[in-house]
This record gives sequence, C-alpha cells and structure tokens, in this order.
Amino acid sequence: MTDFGTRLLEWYHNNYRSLPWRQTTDPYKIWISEIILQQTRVAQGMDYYHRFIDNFPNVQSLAAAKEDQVLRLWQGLGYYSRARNLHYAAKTIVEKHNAKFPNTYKEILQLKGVGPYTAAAIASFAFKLPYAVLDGNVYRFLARLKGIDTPIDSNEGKKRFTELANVLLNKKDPAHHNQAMMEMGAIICKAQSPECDQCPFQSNCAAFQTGQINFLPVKSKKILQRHRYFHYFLVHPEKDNVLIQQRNAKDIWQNLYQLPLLEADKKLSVNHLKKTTNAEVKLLKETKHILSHQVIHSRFFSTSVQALTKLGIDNYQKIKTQNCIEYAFPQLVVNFFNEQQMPGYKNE
DNA sequence: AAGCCGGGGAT
DNA sequence: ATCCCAGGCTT
Repeated sequence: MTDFGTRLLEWYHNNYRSLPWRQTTDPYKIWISEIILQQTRVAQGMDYYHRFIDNFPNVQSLAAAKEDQVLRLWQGLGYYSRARNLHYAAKTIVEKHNAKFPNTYKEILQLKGVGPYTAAAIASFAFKLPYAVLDGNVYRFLARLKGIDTPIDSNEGKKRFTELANVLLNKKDPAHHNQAMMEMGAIICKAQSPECDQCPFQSNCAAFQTGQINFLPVKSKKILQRHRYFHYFLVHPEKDNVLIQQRNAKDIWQNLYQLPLLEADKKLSVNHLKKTTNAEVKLLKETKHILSHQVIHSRFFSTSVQALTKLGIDNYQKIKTQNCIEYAFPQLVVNFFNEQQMPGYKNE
C-alpha cells in the first residue's frame, strides 16, 4: 500500500474541516483552543474560543485579568479547573518566560493544565516539533486499525499507544499529521456508527477485517455516580438585592457563585424547613442536574434572611440583582435564574 | 491506579 | 439510558 502517512495526509487534504485555530501558528491561540477543546466537542467550544480571543487577544491581557472575569467567560462550559489553570499558566508565561510562549515540549508540559496531549498539540501545531498527539480520536483510530484491545485508560495502554503513534508520526510534517489523525477519528472512525465505507484504510484495518469495530477501543474503568441533595435559598430582604455565596471547597464548581446553599444527605421538605427555621419557606422549583460522577438533586426555595441564620448559613454576600451578570454561576443556577427571568441577569 | 472534575450531543 | 467528547489533576 501507499505509505500510511502519505495516504493519511492525502485524505486530510481533501476532507478537513476549516477551523479558526487551524488558520494560525500563534502558540497562544492554539493553546487557548486546546484547553477549551479538552473533553469538549468542537461545536460546543467554538463560541468560547472566539470569546476568549476577543477578550484576551494575547497572553498579557489574560494574565492581567481577574480570575472571576476568566471564570465568567468560561461559564457554562464545564470543567472549570481548566479556566483557573489557564489563568494561572498565563501568569507563569508572563512572569517566568517574559511573555514569550515556551517553545519546547518539556517547557510547554510544565504549564498548569497542560498534559501530554496538549503539550504535543502545541509543540507540533505551533513549533513543528515531532510529538504525536494521543486524544480520544487517536486512541480509537489506532485501536481499531491495529486491533489492539489493551485498555486505553490503563498505564500499559497509554504507553503502547503513545509508542505506536510516535512510530507512525510523519516527522516531516507533524502538524498536519496530528491534525489528520484526530480528524480521522472525528469524521470517519467515530465512536458510534463509524463511516468504514469512506475510510481510506478499510483494507488495512484489523478491526474491520475481524468484525471488532464495535468492541474497540477497550476501556477498563467504570464511572460511579454519587447522589447529592442541594437546597438553595432565594432571599430578597430588600427589592433589587439578592444574596449569593462563593463556592470555595475542593469540590465541583470551585470559585463559582451560587444561591445560599444547604446540602443534606436527603431531600428536605418545605415542612421540615419551616419547622427548623420557624419561618416562611416556599418551594419554587426542583431540578435534577446530571454530571459525570454525580447527580445533583436541587430544590430552590424562597425564604427570609432569618431562616438562613437558623440553618447555619452565614457565608453569603449581598449584591445588586442587576450585577448578577458580573459573577460566574454554575449552570444549575444559571438555568434557575433564566427560567425565573431574574431581572438584570442574562446568560451571556 | 483510581477518583474527581461538567455540560451537551448522538444514538 | 448510555457513551463520548482535541484530558488533566489529585490522592
């Protein structure tokens, strides 16, 4: 057959999607795009990419921003540690690299929030360095192409696939080779209903020959879900004000804001809360929010500030309702505000 | 090695 | 209802 790398680049040239971060070799823009796209589909991350580049066109502007401002731009995208680490790394680049993006794999890998995948992506896309990327697409493509059933989420699997990807890597054009490998996984060698009929490697594909397409790649770990019961309180002691609190624990939505919260090991009823607080309590809304590892059962109540005190909630702050937009809220609270049509709040 | 960290789309 | 997405950090 034609050399693997040659056929791959030929296919890519005829089938690639035109994406904004593919039109540049600016390591800053490539870095922003790669962090946004971690565990995130291109379609979901696109608006966030433009928003970040518009608000922070270079690493200096990002480093100079307040963390709350960065989190607010990230609002709704999930995995908020990416935003905190992005901000932290921007300051590192400005302070320790004199605002010049590091240009070696090792230095790039040192940045907070940059792991083996992202370091290889930036190194190859921006600096033409010969490091093969290993993302979900590449794992899947290689597992099927070579018929490898080593679990991709094991240390052995990571080592095997990394070695294989680097053997296959086209050292003369690592940037396009890497893009092409991922594009194959995204467009042809998809997780569900792959387009084997359009695959240029069908006749070389081990899994296709043996009918193992739907059984590869193999993942060993299973995700366990934990149920949590959140009780949020909407308090307006005066008109046009609202009480909020910032989440500071090492937990989901760290550093984001929410309505004053009482977490319990089960759902609390209106009657229970009335009895406990000896105050007026009304149930406004009930939601179920499903995360990767948790199911958040939430109840939103209206009540008085005195009730909060009885419940032991005191770490809140009072803000102008119209200033809600200045704070970053977890999606759960954003949805609550939107459906309540809270004046002054817009999801943007 | 295992657990944790989100929101959304596709099937 | 389940899987997966241009993964990385913490324990």
